[in-house]
Amino acid sequence: MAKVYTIHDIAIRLNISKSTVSRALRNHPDVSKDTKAAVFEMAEKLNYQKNILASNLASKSTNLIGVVIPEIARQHFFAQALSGIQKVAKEKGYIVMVCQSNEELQEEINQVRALVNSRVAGLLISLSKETDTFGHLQEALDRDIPVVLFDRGTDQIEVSQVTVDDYKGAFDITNHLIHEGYDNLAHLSGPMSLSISQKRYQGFIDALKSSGKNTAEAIVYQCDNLSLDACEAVDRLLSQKKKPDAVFCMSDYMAIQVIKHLKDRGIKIPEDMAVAGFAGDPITELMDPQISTVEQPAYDIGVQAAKRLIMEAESDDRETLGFINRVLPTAIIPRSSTVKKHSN
Amino acid sequence: MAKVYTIHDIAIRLNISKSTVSRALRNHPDVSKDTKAAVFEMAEKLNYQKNILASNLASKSTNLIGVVIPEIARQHFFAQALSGIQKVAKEKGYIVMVCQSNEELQEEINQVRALVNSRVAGLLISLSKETDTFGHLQEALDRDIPVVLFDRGTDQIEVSQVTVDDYKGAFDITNHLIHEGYDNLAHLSGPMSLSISQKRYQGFIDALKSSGKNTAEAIVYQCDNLSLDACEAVDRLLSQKKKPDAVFCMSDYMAIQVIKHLKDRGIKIPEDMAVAGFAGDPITELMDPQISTVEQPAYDIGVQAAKRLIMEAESDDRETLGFINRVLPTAIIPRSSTVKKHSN
DNA sequence: GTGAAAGCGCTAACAC
DNA sequence: GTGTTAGCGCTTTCAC
Repeated sequence: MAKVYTIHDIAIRLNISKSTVSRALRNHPDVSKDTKAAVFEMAEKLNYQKNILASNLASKSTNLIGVVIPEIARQHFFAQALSGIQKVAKEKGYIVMVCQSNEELQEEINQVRALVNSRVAGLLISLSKETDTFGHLQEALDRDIPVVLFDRGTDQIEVSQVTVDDYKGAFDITNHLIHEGYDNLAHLSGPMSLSISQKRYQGFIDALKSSGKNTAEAIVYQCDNLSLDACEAVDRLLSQKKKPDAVFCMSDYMAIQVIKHLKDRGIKIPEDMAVAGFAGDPITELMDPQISTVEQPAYDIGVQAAKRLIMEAESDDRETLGFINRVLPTAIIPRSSTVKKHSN
Repeated sequence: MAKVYTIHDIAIRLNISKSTVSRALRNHPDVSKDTKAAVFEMAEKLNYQKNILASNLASKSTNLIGVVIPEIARQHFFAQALSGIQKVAKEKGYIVMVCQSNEELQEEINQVRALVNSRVAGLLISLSKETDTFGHLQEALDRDIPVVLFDRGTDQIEVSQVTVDDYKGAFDITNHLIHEGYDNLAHLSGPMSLSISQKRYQGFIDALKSSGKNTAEAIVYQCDNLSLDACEAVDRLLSQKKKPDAVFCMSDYMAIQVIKHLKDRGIKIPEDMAVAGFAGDPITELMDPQISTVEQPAYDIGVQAAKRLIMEAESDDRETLGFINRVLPTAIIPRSSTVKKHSN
């Protein structure tokens, strides 16, 4: 096994003290140029690698960022956001630890605790659909570990948040459906525990209202399981006395499944029923028909959340730094799942 | 900020020594029942959380597992494998750090170095498509950090590997195409730097041979960029003098794109051209037509790789433990993208 | 600019 | 069983 060198080894060889080596390595201003040069050279020569554990223990701070997301699979959004987070983290010298809550509160709590225990410098979290209590986040905050929520936030706890304009996205896509001439709209919502479900629902409702539609008649079916209730939902839509002619799904994945089940039943899209999703997953463009969706700046959410987190983590006066609540814009992408041929 | 208690605090309050507290907390056999009980109670009361940094530094070992994968997004396979890894890690008390190489060797090297520097207990790696040098893995091994390769392996370096039977999967799906009556088969391969590309290619070729086909005529087009060359590939397939009637794509994502482009050109699937993928991504079942694919035990790969890694990490005689080369089975899933209606 | 010394919070001999 | 003593490899006062 290869010998692992320490600052001590460098110090001995250079006949200087450990502290000077330590300072030189960190580019501390009051180490002479020559000393630094010598230290770096020797470090290179020995292939010295700083022991981050020791460094962190001594400095009582780490270069770790903990990320907790509901799930990596199935949701391109999180993968994208993660890329943004990792880009920023890398730039600023942080390492990212990613955990999945699997949409379970208990898992989220466990992961946050484990991360806090690993003395992460900060926490980036997208809440699970079960999360309705925030003690675990408070624990982190009490330990002086900043928390930034991204995409799925809450107003139940005061932390910085970076989300997208779910409300406007839903409002706009619903409006798009109305303007395309669809008359009897349905919405497949997500669990109402999620802020994003609420906002998308509200956007849908308000768009109906603003067009003078009777919202009482609007068909809304709540899919608590974000990926598995589509079949049942389709059955319900089709069994309505006044069948909807368009359905806005709260996620792309839901839309994909809905389309499959509709097609299986011989229903033409968008002629018999239009279907729209939400998220801007690239797969929507590859489907047949291509699916109208609401694009989110996923990568950018990650970037901004990470930047903010690191700012808070490195600030020595978090009090006056305060919290931010950044809401990034969404944009609708109308495609053939909602736009009838020859209709334009 | 909430006070963070240490074993020292517990020791003082209980009037015993730090070491006893440390031992009790780790459930060391030779601490009396009563002492343990008292320690646990006090730990609970103070909401004591072990400082993992200090623990790891002192014990010269960590509870961290580093994972490096090409990309999380776009490939359900990795997300699934990751879940398997995380399940095992959790059971055994490890924390998982996930990094993406973005299919770039340099990034892979950087991530491995960073992970080694964080003193991970072991490394789980799925090689990037650029990886043709293995010094970074050797560095880890030299530091006594075990490495287990999963899915994308190599025979260039001696480490344990958990892969799937890519060869047989490709062989079987090609055979399936032949038995369905397709006569002129094409293969869209991945970059030949990847072991999986090679094996899938070889399986394809050998299946042709075993059916007495002329492999010299077989159309093989190599897509180095795993997700972007599909359009070009389709053009090339269609411009062949003897147009292929079936194409086996080395990945599901490739198949999805190929299907889209074929449809855009008015080609019927599978009547005019059959298309098969590889990976068993759940999305293949939701597409229209449903895509024939080769299922991989993604979750299980993660589980087995993680189990083996932890075994190696915890072994005190790695020499005699040796290496394993586990190859998990694949299974073809014939669907309508290759099975003509009324043909059965 | 550099060094000495103390200590981060824990583990691990070794003694009793 | 339990305590004592040394560290793990680094950072950080505080002198000089």
